[in-house]
Parts: sequence; C-alpha cells; structure tokens
Amino acid sequence: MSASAGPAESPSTAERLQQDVAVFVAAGANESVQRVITAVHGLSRRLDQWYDRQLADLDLTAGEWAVMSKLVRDGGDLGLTPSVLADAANVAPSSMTHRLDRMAERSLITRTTDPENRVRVRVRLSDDGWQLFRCVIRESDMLESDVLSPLSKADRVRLAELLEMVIGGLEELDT
Amino acid sequence: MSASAGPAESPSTAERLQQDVAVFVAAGANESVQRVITAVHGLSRRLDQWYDRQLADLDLTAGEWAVMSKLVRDGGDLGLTPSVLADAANVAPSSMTHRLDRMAERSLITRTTDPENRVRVRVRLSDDGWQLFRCVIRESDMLESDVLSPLSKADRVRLAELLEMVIGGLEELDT
DNA sequence: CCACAAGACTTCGAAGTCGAACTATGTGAG
DNA sequence: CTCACATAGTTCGACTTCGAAGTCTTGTGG
Repeated sequence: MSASAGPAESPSTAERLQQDVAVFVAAGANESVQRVITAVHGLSRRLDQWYDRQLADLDLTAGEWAVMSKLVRDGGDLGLTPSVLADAANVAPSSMTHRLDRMAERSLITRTTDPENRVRVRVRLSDDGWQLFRCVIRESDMLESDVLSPLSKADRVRLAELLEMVIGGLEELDT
Repeated sequence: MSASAGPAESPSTAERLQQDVAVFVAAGANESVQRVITAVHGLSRRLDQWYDRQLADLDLTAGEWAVMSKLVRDGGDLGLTPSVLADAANVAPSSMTHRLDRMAERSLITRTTDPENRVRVRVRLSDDGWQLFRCVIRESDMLESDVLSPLSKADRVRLAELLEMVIGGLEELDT
C-alpha cells in the first residue's frame, strides 16, 4: 500500500487517513469477513451481467424474469397479486404496475380482477409466457452449470450450506 | 424455441409445462447449482439492502460509496479518471459524470484536468470525503461482522475460498 | 503549419424506478 | 343503513441510468 515515493506536500491529511484505513483492515479480525463480502458481491454482479445478456436475447429484463419465475414457483393456478410480486421482486408497487403493463402488452401475462374480492388483481402467466419461461430455463441451465464447473459436487453443497447459514443468521438479525 | 408443443390455450397446458420445469430442476445434476445460485443472489440482495440503509444515514448512495472506496483502494495520490471509475462501478461513463457532479457539489471529491494530458480528468477524494469514508468504514465493519457471525473463522475462510474459485473460473468463461 | 483521426469526457433524449397522492373496494361501529 | 376507515392498486412528478451524438484535446501525416 505504500505505493508512493511521494512528495510530502500533497494532502498530508489524506495520507494519514489512508494509513488509518489500512490499520483498520489489517488490525481487525475481519479480513476474512471482507474477503467473503467482496466475493459475494462480485460473484453476484457477474452473474447478473450474464443473466441480463441472456435475457436480452429474448427481449426480457431481469425484472420481468423475476416476475415470471415467481409466478411459476408460487403462482399456482390462481396467480399472484401485484403487491406480492412487487415484494418478491423488491420493487415499489408502482414500478410493478408499470412492469405488468408492459408484460401484459406483450401477452406474457394476464391480469384479471378477482371476482371474489374486486380490490384484488390476479396476475397469471399466459401460454406465451410459459413458453418463454421454458426457453429461458433451458438456456440458463447451461450457463449456471458452466459457472460452477470449477467446483466439485461436494464443494457446491458445502458452498450452498455455508451461504444458507449466513442467510439464516440474517433473518434473525433483521428483527 | 418454437417447434413442438403448440397446443390450444387451456390451464392444462400450464400444468403440463409446470411439470416440465419440475422435471428440469429435479432431473438435472444441478440442484446443487440452483441452490448456490439462489443463495448467492439472496445474500447479495440482503447485504445490499443493509448497505443502502447504512449509507442512507450518511446521505450516501451505494454508487457514491463505490466511487469512494475505489478511490481509496486504487486512487493513490493522483486519483483516478472518470472512465476507470465508471468501469469499476459498472455504470456508463455518462452516469459517472452525473454522479461525480453531485459528489463534487458536496465537496466529497475534487475534479482537476490532468496538466500533462489535458484530455484526462483526475478525480480525487477531498478531505471531507476521507472523513466520511472513515465514518462509513467504522459502521460497516460492525455490520459485516454481525452478518458473518454464524460462521466460524475457518468456515469464513472456506467460504471465501469457494467463492473465489467460482469467480476465478468466471474470468476464463468471459472470453 | 494545417487538416484529420482517435480518444476522453460531457450533454441530450428516452426509459425505468421511487415515494406520495389518488381511486375504488371491502369492513366494522354506531 | 350509513359513514369512517383500512386495504389494493394505479397515477403523477421528480430523479437516476443508459446509449448515442457532440465537444474538446492530442497525436500524425502531408
């Protein structure tokens, strides 16, 4: 980190503080923490980039894909409401409205008011939506296998376990 | 894509396709893959949420924080150019321009044209920026430790190693 | 010495997202 | 029975981001 044969006259304050940071990272017991956090973030970022590219080929955004997969996983035959979808996709309800507008225009979903509770709207995947979903699954399957190819099956399981432990702890922290 | 099943529209189509998906997930050797991918994504999302909250308290966005930390890590005494920062933060150069505008207005950074190559701009952290940086580090340190508290130190190292293996493989795939 | 090509950054128009206000439906108290 | 209130969803205005075109500087060949 002492990358400088630097002159002493530049912001001396900055230099001092930079050393402070180095101390922070080096002194704490949490270099391992930093490593994990950085790796998780980096991997997620890369994966997202790939997904975006994949989906773009099919004229889909990551957000639209999130809606579709949520509908497949938990939609059942009656579909899901916009609020549930917004929550699942971590966007504001207003954004979901707009997103569903687009998807309905492209006939990927259908939007019908619940006859039993006319405040609610039921969003369901259309046949076109299902077809596209299968298409994406088929491609992303190959991608993901490639991504994890450097790991043995045992390693993958171990990795999944560790990550799930962290996530489990998160749930508690959240309260 | 098209080909094959082009049946009439009916709920039964949906049901059949849903079974197809189940087969996809269950049959492939990659349930472990799915587990990992899902966990990485979920953990990253949760972490981001926390960071956003933390940073919001200091009137910072995640993007601005990315700029600051990049400058600290690799800025040295001469700073970095907007293009480098945009690349590091994974945003378009135009977005970085805007972001730097805001940060400069708040005196978090300084922007000076390189005297030796007047096409280039040198972005550096100001003293105010340094101060804020230390502030964030101090807080996020505690947060991250909490997040990884369910893991032993050995587990953390193992987790970091596994993730780094995956990322390493990614670099090669990218070509 | 000047014109032109290349590179680095900025400006501009379009699209997506958010929070707040608004509309319509269902629910419970008097 | 009716009115206030809670709930689900949409509309509206402001902000951020992106890609493409534009501006300014540097380097090169005639």
